[in-house]
Amino acid sequence: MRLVGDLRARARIRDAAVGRFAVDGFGATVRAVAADASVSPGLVMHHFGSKAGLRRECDEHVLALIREAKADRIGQVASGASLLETFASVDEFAPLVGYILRSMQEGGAAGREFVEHMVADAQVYTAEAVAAGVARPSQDEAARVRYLVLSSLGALLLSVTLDPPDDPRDLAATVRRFFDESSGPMLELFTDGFLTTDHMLDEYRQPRTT
Amino acid sequence: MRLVGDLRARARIRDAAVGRFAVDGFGATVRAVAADASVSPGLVMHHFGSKAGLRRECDEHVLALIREAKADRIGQVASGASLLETFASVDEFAPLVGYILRSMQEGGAAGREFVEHMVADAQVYTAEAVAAGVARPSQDEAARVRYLVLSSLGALLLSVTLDPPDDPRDLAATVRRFFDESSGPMLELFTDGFLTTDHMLDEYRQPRTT
DNA sequence: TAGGATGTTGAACGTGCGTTTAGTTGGGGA
DNA sequence: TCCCCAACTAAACGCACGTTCAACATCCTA
Repeated sequence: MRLVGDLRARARIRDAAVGRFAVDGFGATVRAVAADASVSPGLVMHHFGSKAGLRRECDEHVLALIREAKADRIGQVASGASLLETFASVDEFAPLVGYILRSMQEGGAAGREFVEHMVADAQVYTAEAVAAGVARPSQDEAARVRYLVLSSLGALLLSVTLDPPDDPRDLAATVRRFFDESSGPMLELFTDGFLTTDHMLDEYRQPRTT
Repeated sequence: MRLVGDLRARARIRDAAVGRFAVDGFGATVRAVAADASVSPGLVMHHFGSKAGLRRECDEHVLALIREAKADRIGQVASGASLLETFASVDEFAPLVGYILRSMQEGGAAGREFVEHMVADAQVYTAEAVAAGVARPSQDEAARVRYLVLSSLGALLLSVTLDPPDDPRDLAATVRRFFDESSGPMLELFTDGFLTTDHMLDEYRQPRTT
């Protein structure tokens, strides 16, 4: 009995799960996922063995799609966070962004891997920017890149967590609002810094030994 | 039947709950809290009405303690994040920090209120720093402060979430490690910025109207 | 065209949860 | 001294969850 909109149930369940997990978090019920996919809970177990198995497959699928999409627009964006902004505005990718944010929020493997990829990418972009004379060199390039990625993604995550969209499917609007509010301060900080003197940095670099 | 270490059960349950919630998140069981307080689950309901009631009281209690502790060392720290570092190192306050981090992570009321307090405080400190000529003025002070607080706390939260301590009670070590890794890049960024030119900031401020 | 593999369901099982309830204890005021 | 009220417990209730199971439908192959 093949319905009109029928794609293989396995993939349909997986996609439904990605959306559900993105909206409700990983506490979402197997029953809810099954209902979203118009399928019985038993079938979910049949295809994925367990809820953990379903989640493992969602992780892999989301990461694969993101890797693929990143490859498409390679070099187009330098900041991990602004990549997310671009993604979140595209309806097709919005669930992926939601899923990744959830995974960061709850400490999942997908979130960890995503952050590590971001750090690795940013490392490359930053090195290029420094070589081109656009970015200042750092005393510790690795630590700087890591901090920049962590603070960008962390600020976004915290903002979305503390002030979630009314309709969880409209994540894009919330992400966009965050960037509207943050781009100005971020560019200011990146261009001019925050402090007027080197005192604090000097003090940190050579703590007095009196 | 009053035991040696007996303080009134109500307070003991509340303190146990703060610790449990900090370590396990708000999914922690009423039964677990009751066990930690050496008390029956029924008594928890007797005193707090429901799990939600218990959590509400924990929120209030934690926020009250933090307000009190902040008042003690007023003006001593300028950054919200470094306040957390100081707190996390003091054994007495470690559970509070864990609780607040959990509340930020899961989007609770306590986390939201804590962040708002931090923003309000930072607003004052930043204004003072600008007046003293230590910090640069900003085109939008409110947005800048908000971004700085959000990124500091967000980076810490993300770091702790993705790489949690083996023993969840040793949160202090994880927080300290984060600051060890981040202080350098942060001071660099705050002192010199990241970019070498004003181009991007100018472009942002007056988008081309061709 | 027979028959087994595969996709799918509805009902049930067991577990752990928040909560309720009935009952016990013990101390302080009348 | 009596009694009442607050503190407290053990047991159970009801529910939602992940998971299992027996049965049925559908397709592919021999």
